[in-house]
Amino acid sequence: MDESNRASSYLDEPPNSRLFLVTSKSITEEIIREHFADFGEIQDIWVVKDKQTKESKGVSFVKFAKSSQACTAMEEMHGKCLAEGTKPIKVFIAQSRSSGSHRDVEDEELTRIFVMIPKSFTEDDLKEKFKVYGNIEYAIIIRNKTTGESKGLGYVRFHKASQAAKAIENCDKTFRAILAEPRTKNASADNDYFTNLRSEHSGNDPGSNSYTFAHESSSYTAGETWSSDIITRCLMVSSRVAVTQEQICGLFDLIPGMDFCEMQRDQYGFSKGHVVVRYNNLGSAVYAKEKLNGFEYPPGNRLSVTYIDDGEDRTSPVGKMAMQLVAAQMMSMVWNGPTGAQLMKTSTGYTAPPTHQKTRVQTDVALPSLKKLVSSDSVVKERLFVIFNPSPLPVDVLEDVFCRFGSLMEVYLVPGRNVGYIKYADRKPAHEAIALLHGKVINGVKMKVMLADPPKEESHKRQRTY
DNA sequence: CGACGGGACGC
DNA sequence: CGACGGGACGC
Repeated sequence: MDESNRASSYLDEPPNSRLFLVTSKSITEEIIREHFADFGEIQDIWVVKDKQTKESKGVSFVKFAKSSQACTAMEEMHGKCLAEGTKPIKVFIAQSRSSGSHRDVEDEELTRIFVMIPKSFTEDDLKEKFKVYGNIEYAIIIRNKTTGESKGLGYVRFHKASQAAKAIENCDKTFRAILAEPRTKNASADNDYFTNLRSEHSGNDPGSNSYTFAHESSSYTAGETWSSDIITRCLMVSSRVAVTQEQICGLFDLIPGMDFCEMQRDQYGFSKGHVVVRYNNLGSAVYAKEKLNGFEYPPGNRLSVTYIDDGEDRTSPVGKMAMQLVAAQMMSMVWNGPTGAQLMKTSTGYTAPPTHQKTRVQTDVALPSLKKLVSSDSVVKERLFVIFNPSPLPVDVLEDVFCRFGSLMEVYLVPGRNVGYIKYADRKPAHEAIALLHGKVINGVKMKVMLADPPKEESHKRQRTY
């Protein structure tokens, strides 16, 4: 035995790599080794014996090199007989020696992992990443309840402890996968969109980008409101996952005055839904944009809503503020009136007048076609530093723009500043993005695009995506 | 001018 | 019911 083996057999390292066995007193270390050797590297077997009589107390510990080995052995060997005429054994993950507890470790504590993920991840993205380790019972993303924005954290529940252990051991380090602490109590998920919608529309949420439709003038001073060049009655709704026309129309028809709602076929062959919605008045469109841009529908899927230049209803920059204030006050009255039942009216069967294809990105730059984002477990090969003037573009718009050179990994905006970072898994797309986008204007926001300096060194932080 | 995030689940 | 030993790195 070399030094590392000896050292690790003294500690409960890695966590959950040691088994606690309850056996007949006749079961010896040799018998245990025979039956458990195939599950992995056994670092130690200890049969607990009476100090005086040297007789086994029917309790043993088996230390494996890895938690996944211990978990697999537990799953396979629990209830088996190791010798003729002996009782079936019980196998548990041993409590760590420092814990002092002798309570059985439940599967509940071993099958759910906690991960850090890109904010753009949906539940399906999460499942895709982790399904290679085993059957996933569910995957959920932690989101801001009001804005629907992902917090970049998620849970994945597997069916078996060995699957969770393998995921933790083998998944990309950037996920920072660890076992999740058990929930304090039983939680029941609330996936009522309308509940969320109502809270979205009534709450004052200082932490979100939602527009506060209050009476005071401070509500329209945020810069982001003005990042778009134009305000029109016509909106482009973009969804990262497939949605039906009926879903989007039902949602946007909650706001009065809808002219029509038409699903656009994505010209790039992606299944990102693009839906054009037009209202018969600017106020409704302003309200819909402010309230539904970033709204999570279905849960995990943030909708993007931008104005489309339909050739009419252009307003001067000077007029925007007044327009939005008027719209805000008008819509505030509308929304303070109806009851929940009235809000829940559904709409179907929209006739769709011909509308020319538009995108949510307004720019004179000739952008390449949309490309897929690469998975977060890729290695960052190049990173861009982007400065926005006067205010940052939304992350979804930035993804739309910066993905078009290929191998985009993540967009990160520095909170409270007009700068952000764009991570690519290849150098070439990053350099092409600089060449095409530096100094250009997107949705009225001028960007400086350059290579980022290397991040600050933090010796204790390792294996970040950057 | 303009620089580096982030770990917990509606009872 | 069924929970914690033995032995000792190497500047």
